[in-house]
Amino acid sequence: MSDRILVTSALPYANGHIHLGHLVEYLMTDIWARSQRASGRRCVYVCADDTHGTSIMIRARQERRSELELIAEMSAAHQRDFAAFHIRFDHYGSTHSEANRAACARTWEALRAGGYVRTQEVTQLFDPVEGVFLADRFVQGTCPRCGATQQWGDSCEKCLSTYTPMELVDPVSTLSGAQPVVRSAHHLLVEVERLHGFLDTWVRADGTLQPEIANYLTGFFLSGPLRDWDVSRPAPYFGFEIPDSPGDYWYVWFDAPLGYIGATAEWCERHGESLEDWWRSASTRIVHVIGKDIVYFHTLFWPAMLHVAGWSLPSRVQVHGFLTVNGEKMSKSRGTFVLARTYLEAGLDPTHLRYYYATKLGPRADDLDLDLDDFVARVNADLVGKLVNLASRTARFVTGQALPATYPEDGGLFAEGAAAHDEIVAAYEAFDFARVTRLVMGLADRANEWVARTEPWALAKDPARRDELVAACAVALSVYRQLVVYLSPILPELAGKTAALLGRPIERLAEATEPLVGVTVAPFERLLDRVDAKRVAAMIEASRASLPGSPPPADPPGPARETPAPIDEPVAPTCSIEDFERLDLRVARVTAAAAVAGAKKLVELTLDVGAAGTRTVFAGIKGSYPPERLVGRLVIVVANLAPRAMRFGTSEGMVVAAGPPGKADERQVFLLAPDDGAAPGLRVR
RNA sequence: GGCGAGGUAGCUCAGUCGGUUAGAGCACGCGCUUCAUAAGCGCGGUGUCGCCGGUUCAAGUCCGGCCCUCGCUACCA
Repeated sequence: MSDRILVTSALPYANGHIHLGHLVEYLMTDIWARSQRASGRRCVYVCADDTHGTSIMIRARQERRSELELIAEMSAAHQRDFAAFHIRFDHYGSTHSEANRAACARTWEALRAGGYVRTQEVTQLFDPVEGVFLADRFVQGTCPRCGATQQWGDSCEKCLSTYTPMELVDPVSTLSGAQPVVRSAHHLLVEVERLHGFLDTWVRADGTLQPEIANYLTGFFLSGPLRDWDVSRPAPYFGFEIPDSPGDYWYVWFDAPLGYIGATAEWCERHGESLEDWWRSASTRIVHVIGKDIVYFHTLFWPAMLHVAGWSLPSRVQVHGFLTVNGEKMSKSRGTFVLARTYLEAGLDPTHLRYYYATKLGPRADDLDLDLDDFVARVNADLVGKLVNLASRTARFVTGQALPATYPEDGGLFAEGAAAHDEIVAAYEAFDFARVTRLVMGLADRANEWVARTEPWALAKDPARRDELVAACAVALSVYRQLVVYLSPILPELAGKTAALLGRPIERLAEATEPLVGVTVAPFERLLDRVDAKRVAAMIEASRASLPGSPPPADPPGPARETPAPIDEPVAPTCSIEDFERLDLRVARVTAAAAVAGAKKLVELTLDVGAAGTRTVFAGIKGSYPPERLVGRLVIVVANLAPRAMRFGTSEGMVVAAGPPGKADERQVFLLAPDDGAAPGLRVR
């Protein structure tokens, strides 16, 4: 076993506030770190704000203040939210720190020295108004393949084709609305492929990655050559200038993971430790906790960089899934996109969320569902009905009393709990917190049964049986404390209150094997409140209310569909009437419609376009419009769209529909139709 | 299409190395209790363990095939 453990969570981006989805990761890491410490290991938990990149720069400009002011404010907000959920970092830094700059420089020198860096001219779109190069996600335009408008710079959400932003028709900068120009600049790239062999081995190392993650990497990225990684961005860019390449800045994903090292360096500085011991020593285990969205940054580029620069490699990268709420992706329109602060402001207890997440967190990267009804029922039943109840139903009988100096006979109850110690420690180590809570609640059930059989309240009525009463309470309170000790990494606040009630601190999981003797019981105070379902409802309402308002449209007829979230979609740049007339839109009648076998969303339509003949058109609308409902209705079709060969056949046009931009939920598509009286073949003008 | 994960009671899930009659919690019903935050205890019912086949003395568990759900990824207007 290593002398030291360093554990990290991914660095939250300084462009947004912490929400319940973020908290999965930080709570998971905090619980693990606390459990390691409670097992007697030295474990340091560091994190930091991720502060660089174009988004921060642009946002600061829009808010007419400096980036430094913006990131300072966000860092304070993040740390306040984390602290409120009892997430305790040993150090919380920032990627915009001198320590991180030094870590970047040191790593960069090693990459240079190893000959891994090459220069290449990269042609990109450039926003002449803002004066910045535009990443794919800052450009919108018309898809060069299918003509869909307002598509992002890298791929079309409609036809799912991929391309470069330069290929977009009528591109627009989403930053300024200006038309971008093509401009080239030199970039610095890291030749990751040269480390392919190393990565193959590292990814497969036992215990480093969850098997399904290793398998995914091996089969997906490592099955072919790795592309060179572009790690520089030309000025202006909010970040660190590359020392040996003036005017170039490290890409945010280069310096962000190095923030782990930078933050550790700051912690070392403050505590008289040596960074070499923590990041260049085999006696430190490094554990990263991340979400499944950033797996490849942490399992390909990151180990490659560390390897070249002689830093320690993570001994474990623990990947978790995403949070869903009531079984669905978090949604602003449903009010399930809940900020950490909103949860707190609704008067809900962070302890409850910590417990609920723990009951759902296992060692695998599965998504975790916050079912709000289940949340209320589970927390109230487990924490209040079972656990805290053990104390509240007995402590009052012995207020101010000293418990016996020797532990009374309990029929093996305490010993049974003590026997679970090793299993519980192992479950914590494996990030299997669901197992921890299951085991502990099983023990709590048995303890409540014991109390019911022993009937301390009956003993209390007979002064002659005073000793028996005290003994019974000593058992119940010992077992109560035992279970709280086991849960203390998950429920630190309850552990603290329990320590005060029973006059003994809770620090180690091993204390669960020692019964409570000789202590004086303090006056009972409420240890935990129940979850109030009304507050949960208020939280959802508040989350919904914080949206830019817009009354939801009435549900159109048809299958169950979703009211689209109000989307702030910018209006496309001005076009002339001539531009418009290039599009030949015609009324058409659907004469046949069939779902396309093998496609998720496609419906194959046969259209009568009057004099323009009959067309076969594929439309991705199955989620909103089952084929049988389409036959006979009128639609609008782009009649002069270039035919498009698809796997399922050739599409001779496109049916026009309204819908949100981006990754459209297929239930959010609305076909356009002419009023009654229009005939197939009529042109729209 | 590829990869991954799943399908066990109304709901959420556990189920070790194949081994007795398949379990827990929630919910529900009845009874008890009234110490406790409308808490607790006892009793009770439902299961084609997704489907089909195979291995075996024995399959929820192992093997093969299939169906369905979810996630990631690709193709596709």
